[in-house]
Amino acid sequence: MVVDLHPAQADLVFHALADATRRDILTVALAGEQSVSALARRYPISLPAVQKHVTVLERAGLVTKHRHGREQLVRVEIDTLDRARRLLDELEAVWRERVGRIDAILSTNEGAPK
Amino acid sequence: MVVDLHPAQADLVFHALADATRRDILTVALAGEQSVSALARRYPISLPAVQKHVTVLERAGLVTKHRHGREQLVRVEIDTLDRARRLLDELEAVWRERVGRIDAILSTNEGAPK
DNA sequence: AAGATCTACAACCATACGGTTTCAGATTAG
DNA sequence: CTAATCTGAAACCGTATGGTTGTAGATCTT
Repeated sequence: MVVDLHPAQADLVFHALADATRRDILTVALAGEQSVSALARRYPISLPAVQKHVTVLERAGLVTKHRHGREQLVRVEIDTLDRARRLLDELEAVWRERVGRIDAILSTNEGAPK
Repeated sequence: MVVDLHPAQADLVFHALADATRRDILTVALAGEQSVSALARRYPISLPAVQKHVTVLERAGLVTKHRHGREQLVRVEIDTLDRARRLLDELEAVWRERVGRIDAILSTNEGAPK
């Protein structure tokens, strides 16, 4: 299976996830697809600060905004999240495989000249 | 199953992964557990820059350093990586579950007064 | 039409980040 | 011992980040 997440976007996705407020926004948004101001009321920071967090999530492709009247509803794009998880999954699989190979190499090199 | 990765460390882990050079260092380090200076030769940046990247990975618990003579060998702690993947796995599972609930709610609210 | 609310955008500030150069301490090689 | 190498730490710089306040445009409510 191919990872359809270019490195540059992986940077954006992991950076977006590297903040507890943004991770919480993702969780809350999925629980109700609330507006930006409704999200802002849940945190002790200003509305523009929350707007910026949403923008970071949006640039990473983790959410999209959909205008509904005067409100802007935040919708989680779970597919991007899934791709991020699969990327981590693949990386870890490759890494585990290499660990296996290293173990094999080390066991045959015991006492060999350095 | 419990996620043994506190939010503060999740910040560190995701931040550490949000850089292509650091992800590559992880891959390379697993392929050979090389020294810091050996790693530095692979990139077009200075040695102290690579040292800082390794420090970021170290603070996140993704690698440990082990002195071997005058060299400092970088070892990947794959368990931390595994915990990060499981964290993402759990978050996504919770989120998917909520999506399922939302779908159910929406399907019973079809045509209901807004 | 008037007022309240949701949002966006700009300016600003402090701090952190990623990079550099420089200097100093250990350790191995000759 | 001397010289070369690996590492670490400090000082510095430009830019990005996360936060604020303030202003202004749409949109809903009355």
